[in-house]
Amino acid sequence: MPGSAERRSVLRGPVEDVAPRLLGSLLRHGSVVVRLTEVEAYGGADDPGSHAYRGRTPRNASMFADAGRLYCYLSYGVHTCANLVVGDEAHPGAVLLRGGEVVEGLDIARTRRPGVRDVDLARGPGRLCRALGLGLEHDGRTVLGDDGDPRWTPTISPRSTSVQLRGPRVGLSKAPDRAWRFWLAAEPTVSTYRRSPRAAPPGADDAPPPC
DNA sequence: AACAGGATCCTCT
DNA sequence: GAGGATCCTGTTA
Repeated sequence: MPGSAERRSVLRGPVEDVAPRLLGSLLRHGSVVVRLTEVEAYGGADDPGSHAYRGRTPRNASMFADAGRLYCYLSYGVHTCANLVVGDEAHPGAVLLRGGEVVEGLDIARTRRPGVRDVDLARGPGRLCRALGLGLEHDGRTVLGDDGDPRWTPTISPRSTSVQLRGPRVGLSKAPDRAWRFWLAAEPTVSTYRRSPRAAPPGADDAPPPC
């Protein structure tokens, strides 16, 4: 059973290196446990797609906290999305939890999302929070407590079947081509890719304008 | 005080 | 695959 210091050390380093390490790891809240199958990396001043790009604000303050805390925010005024804060004080960064498989507490997760197929319970960042029962009240909370809740457990031993893939992040108009989304191949709990309607189409820079 | 822009989700075709 | 709901947030005036 790894202690909090060992688990924190897994979260140290460049966010794009840490993010794929989270694939297959477990996040528990109460009696519901999700195995992460899809994540996205978000950096600091060097990442135009990140909430931390323009520095600290009341909303994103948790992104500048120690590794091992949650950054929860409200998306479209409605949906809570959760990140695991990584890196260190000098290098803000966070990993958005985009999708996962409910491996414990299925009965409770189904209650929270009635009429939904099991594979869809935590497929998508807002849905994942809903299934786990995470809200804004969890913003800034640590997941490293030995008996804490919520609690994150790193991947113990990667399986050969867990092939990792990467590609552009979902729904961003800024930095739409940075391949900082990571997911496990052949997992039905990975959400579908959607490019932002506002993002410039690929190759727009060197293509002539349409008539 | 007003505005533009969402790290989404759901419901249709 | 397309479009609308919905309301918070940061920025600008």
